[in-house]
Amino acid sequence: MESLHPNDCLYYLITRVSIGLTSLLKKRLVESGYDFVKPAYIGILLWLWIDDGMGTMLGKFGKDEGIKINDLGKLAGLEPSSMTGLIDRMEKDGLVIRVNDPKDRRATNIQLTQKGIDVRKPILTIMDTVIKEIIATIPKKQENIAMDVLQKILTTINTLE
Amino acid sequence: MESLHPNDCLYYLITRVSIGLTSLLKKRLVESGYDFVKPAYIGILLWLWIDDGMGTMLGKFGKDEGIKINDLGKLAGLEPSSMTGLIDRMEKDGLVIRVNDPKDRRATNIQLTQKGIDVRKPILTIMDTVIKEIIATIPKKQENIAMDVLQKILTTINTLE
DNA sequence: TGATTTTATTACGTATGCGTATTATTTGTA
DNA sequence: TACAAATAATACGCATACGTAATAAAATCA
Repeated sequence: MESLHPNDCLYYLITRVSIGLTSLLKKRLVESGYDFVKPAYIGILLWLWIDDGMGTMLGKFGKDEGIKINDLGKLAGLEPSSMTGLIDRMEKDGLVIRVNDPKDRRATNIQLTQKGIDVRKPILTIMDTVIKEIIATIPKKQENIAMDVLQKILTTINTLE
Repeated sequence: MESLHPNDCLYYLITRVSIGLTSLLKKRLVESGYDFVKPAYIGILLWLWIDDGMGTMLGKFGKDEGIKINDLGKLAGLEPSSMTGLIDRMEKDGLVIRVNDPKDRRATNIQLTQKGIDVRKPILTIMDTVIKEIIATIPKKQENIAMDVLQKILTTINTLE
């Protein structure tokens, strides 16, 4: 602990990779003409795009359905106060809509718009490209271990907080 | 690529771990009475604290010495425009000072204050504690592989951008 | 040496996340 | 049923990072 080089510090590595990766992703989104999809949206969209195996996405429901903002925040690991502005921006960019919950007048449900559904494939393609760019030199086995470690850390953090 | 669960997405994992880890670190800093050290400061301080092996830190110099803001930003992986506000806040919190460069009147050199030097040990201890909290269940070998992967990714990103 | 380019920093607006306080409802309890 | 407690969402200010434009000074070049 006498000497701690930044690159030997897990916290430093995680934050710098997060910053750099977000920056790279934004660049690729702009280049592809999808800059109305901000990087932060993707952490939400990935959840809304999840398929129930019957062809229905979590974010796509019939009239008066959807998922509550706070529940979506819990899934995505964001505080309610962070969700408000994020959903504001996603709504302004036409990817989701707020729908009043008929059973609970406090609640607002979030649904994907058609646009929010349509961008799924191109965005996943861009994500895939970006990931491949940055792990090109990394053996698959090590990549899997790293993913596993990150998943465990995430679980631990959610337990601690 | 048909179905991509967030937890299987490297970008998602990295950003969530970064957010959660920063949040946890902030909490521990507050609890320890070091909340004047914001998480973002640490990515800068780690560099300024680096010892040259002769007892002199990178951020500690005689009168009219120091490290240029932009050079520090390059080390820490931040854009110049990000550095201004960050150094503003660190200076306001008494950890660093700006000193005019006598050789280049465009430049401002950054130096650690005594306070910035003194917080080194306690902050490194807090960092150590936080890291141990979140990797408690992870075998050392896997942790090392994960660190290695993150370092490689960081290098690759810096090459791409 | 004068003009152009590069470099160092800052200013300002945008994106993103959080904590705390506030407002509406709903729930739970006496 | 009336009142307290919990829940859903938002508002607001702070922290953090970026891109672009502006400013000043140094470096380069013709």
